[in-house]
Amino acid sequence: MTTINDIAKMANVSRTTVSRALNNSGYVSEDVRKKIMSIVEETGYMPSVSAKSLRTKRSGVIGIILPRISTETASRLVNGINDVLSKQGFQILLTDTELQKDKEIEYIRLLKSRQVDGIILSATNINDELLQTIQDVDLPFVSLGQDFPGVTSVVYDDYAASVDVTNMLIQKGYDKIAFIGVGEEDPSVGYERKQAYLQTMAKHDLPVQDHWVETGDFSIESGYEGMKRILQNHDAQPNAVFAVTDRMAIGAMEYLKEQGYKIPEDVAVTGIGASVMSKYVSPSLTTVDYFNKEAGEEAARALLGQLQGKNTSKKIKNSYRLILRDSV
Amino acid sequence: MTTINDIAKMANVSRTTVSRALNNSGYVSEDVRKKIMSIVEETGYMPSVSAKSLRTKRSGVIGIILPRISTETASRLVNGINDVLSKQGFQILLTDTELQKDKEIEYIRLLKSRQVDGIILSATNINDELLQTIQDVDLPFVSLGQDFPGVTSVVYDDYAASVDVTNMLIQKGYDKIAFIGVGEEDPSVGYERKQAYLQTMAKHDLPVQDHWVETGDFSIESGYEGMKRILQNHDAQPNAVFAVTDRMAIGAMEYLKEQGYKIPEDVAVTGIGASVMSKYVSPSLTTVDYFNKEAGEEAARALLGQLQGKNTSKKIKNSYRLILRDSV
DNA sequence: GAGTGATGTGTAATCGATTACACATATGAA
DNA sequence: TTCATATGTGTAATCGATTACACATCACTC
Repeated sequence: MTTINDIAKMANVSRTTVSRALNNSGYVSEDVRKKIMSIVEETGYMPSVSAKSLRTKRSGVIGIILPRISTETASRLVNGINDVLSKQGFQILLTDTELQKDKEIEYIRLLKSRQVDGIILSATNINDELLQTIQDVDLPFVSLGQDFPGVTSVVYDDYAASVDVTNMLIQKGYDKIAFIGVGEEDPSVGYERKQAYLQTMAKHDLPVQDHWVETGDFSIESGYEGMKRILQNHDAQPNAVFAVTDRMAIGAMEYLKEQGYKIPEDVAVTGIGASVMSKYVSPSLTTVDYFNKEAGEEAARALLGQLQGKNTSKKIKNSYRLILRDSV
Repeated sequence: MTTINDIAKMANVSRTTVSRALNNSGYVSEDVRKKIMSIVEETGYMPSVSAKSLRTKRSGVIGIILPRISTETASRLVNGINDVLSKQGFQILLTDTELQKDKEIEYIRLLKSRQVDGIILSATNINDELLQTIQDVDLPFVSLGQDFPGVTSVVYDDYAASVDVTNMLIQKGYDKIAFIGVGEEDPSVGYERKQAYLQTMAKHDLPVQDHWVETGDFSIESGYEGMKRILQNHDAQPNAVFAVTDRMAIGAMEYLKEQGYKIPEDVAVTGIGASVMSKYVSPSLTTVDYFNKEAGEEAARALLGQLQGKNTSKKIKNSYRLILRDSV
């Protein structure tokens, strides 16, 4: 491997000069600069990033922590983040917690030791230890999807979106609306969306049967099972179901279709996420577009902002859009 | 930031001893080891990866180069790779070429300068310069999805799979089979699959009309447009269409449904990829499962093998499975 | 009691870059 | 002519780890 010393020797200058030529810092005469550049070109020399970042404390790498790597949401986020960051010459170091809480903390520390210049975390929960760790590492940091106090966060307006969905259903005449959510440890998806549903129902004086409220785990399967449990109680059947993710909504639809229910005539279904799939299932699924890619871009921009020193902790609320389709 | 020197001072030993305790290399007395460990615990010290990899030439990072970051295939691959690699303590550095050929070469070199310990490339084409670059960087290397001569490659059996799809259609009685492919610069998806289709048709003496063979660009939209062009010629309409990706197949289905064709009665449709979507569109799509996650795992394992010195260039052919559903 | 190998620790060089500081020369102003 | 400033280049310290080598003890063996 050629090093800066090799280049220096070949150009008959000191490595200081080579460094200066490469980084456009300080004075270098035009002749020498050209010579160095041509040698660099020839040899295909690339500076060692380890050496560089050992010295400068910057690595040009941004760490991303995701709860699950292989979801549509995740890949849209990463796509958006990458779009913005790669244009500025940053690379992405990816980690996947596989939904294990303690890994979030572990990875933050790991990324720090890797000298990443900043971290974007898409968390599934909030707890003090996690918050403390974020404080401790003292790096440019952006939370994506959860609102951490004191930390720059790009969030979706979960509450408003879910209110809108519920209202929309009510407006269309559905009065017996069931709900398939996820565990409330997840403030955004679990808690906010459920509260929005419950409070909107209450506001319209619409009763919510206990067995109408089910909890899944994001999977299609769990949506299927949730719907099944809801319908197994025959005396108070809902005429609509609001699932908090598209996948669970599609699971619910599967069960309904299997049992011969007509969608939306017998039971209407809504999801959240605007997955590609939602458009092509039949009937096509009414859902909410959270503009994940834009959220990723937003997060990346917020991080770049911090990298450039403006480290005011900001709260950015990403917009959303209801997509009305045939399942309602 | 605490360094190894700080730890050494606090433990009243030299940094050599600290290093030895941390890496379990050489002798360290039990007393001293315990003392060091407890201090490390307390301070939350983590060694600087830059310093370490500057010295050792290993970074614990594997670079991945993908043509597109936000596709189902990509996220399954990354998922598989990550599963295997993270268990061995490796991190993933992700890059996205956005389908630009020259970026593949650029990123290989970039990753090298970042001291990655190995590279997994999911290429969309093969050319000499690329091959040369792979040779030049002289790193553990695995190609995923394309067969590079002299390079360990994990590939799908594109030819056999496409033969199977075509045969299956023929067996079911379809004799006028159209085809929606992609550009032949992509040896695996563009060339192999098309050849398999053409040759299988020929083998059964089934004619292939010129206008039955269309080229898309992986997008749903391009499948829709391809199908449209195929059907606009009214004198020789096909009764089946073989799209080489699920997304294009779904695009084709959209057009067919829109125009009032019954699937599969009027026109049967098949795809490749076993996307989640394929199961939930209606009718559900007949497709081929390429076991992308397993391919990712396989690639990661092959890379680990090379990392451990067994650097025989291997060819691994991943298996596949036809999934028969209602679109045929 | 001398020799030998195992155990435990430290000294200092090294990896490949950046950068503070010093020094030399050229240029222009006074 | 002289001094200040701009330009161009080099010396050497530094970042935080690893590791070859040296040295000191200790326990055994013969």
